[in-house]
Amino acid sequence: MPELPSVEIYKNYFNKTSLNQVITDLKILNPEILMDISSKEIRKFLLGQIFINSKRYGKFLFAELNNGMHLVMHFGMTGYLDFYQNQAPSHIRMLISFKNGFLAFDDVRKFGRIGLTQDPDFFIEQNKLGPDALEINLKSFINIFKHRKGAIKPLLMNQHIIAGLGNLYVDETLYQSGLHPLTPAYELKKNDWKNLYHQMKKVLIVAIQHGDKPNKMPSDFLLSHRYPGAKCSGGEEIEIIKVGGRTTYLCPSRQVLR
DNA sequence: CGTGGCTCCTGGCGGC
DNA sequence: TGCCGCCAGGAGCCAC
Repeated sequence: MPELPSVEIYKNYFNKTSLNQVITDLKILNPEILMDISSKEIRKFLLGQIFINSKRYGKFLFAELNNGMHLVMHFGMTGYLDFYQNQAPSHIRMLISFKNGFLAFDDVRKFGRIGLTQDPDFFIEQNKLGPDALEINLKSFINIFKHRKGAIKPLLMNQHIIAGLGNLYVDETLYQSGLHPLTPAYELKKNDWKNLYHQMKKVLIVAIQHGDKPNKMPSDFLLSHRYPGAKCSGGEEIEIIKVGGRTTYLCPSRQVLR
């Protein structure tokens, strides 16, 4: 789930549940998810503070504290946030306590990461993230792919080029754009880039509006047909291939390879 | 540069 | 039922 739309939803959830309350305790249950910081240090910066704001960039969530620091969260494949009072989730890797409840960073597979930064912009730069997929404008979108070689899918998935898209939403974007995932970037004309850009934005916005739940997605979305044997809208069977090592779904008659 | 393979980690599912 | 292999929405690293 944790592609851009999920993280946007986690941000809203975080804001709704966890702002403006004193942090009374913090436990790191699995220190191996920390990025260049110790449990002790992270505790030192968070205890007694309050979260005053948060923002998302790509697949990262930055939670701002009133001492100027920002808790950095990346959700890997299976990470999510759960604010609870009684019923704790199963795989808590970090637990933040407030007077009236707990915010759990839950992550079965431990591919998620937790860090701390003074400056999200510096963090973004240091990690060489490309422009955010929801914020980028058309001109930059076309620019970032200039002189790029290789297939369009791996390029769209590369967080250093554009930040926020993952396997599911790249497939969705390419389906909506009528482009085969293996189309070489140099084959795309100005109009293709324009169309791709608008479809990407549409897909991300619609996904956020639908709570990023695959079964709630519009039926003309590939996402609601993402299983072996599923049918495309014209009735043909969905095709499953590997691109860049990732399982890729497409509708061959609509996404012809150039 | 770009690509393919491997790795981290855990759990669910299908097949035998 | 039990076990095994395969797969999963991410991403870094390495060899070619």
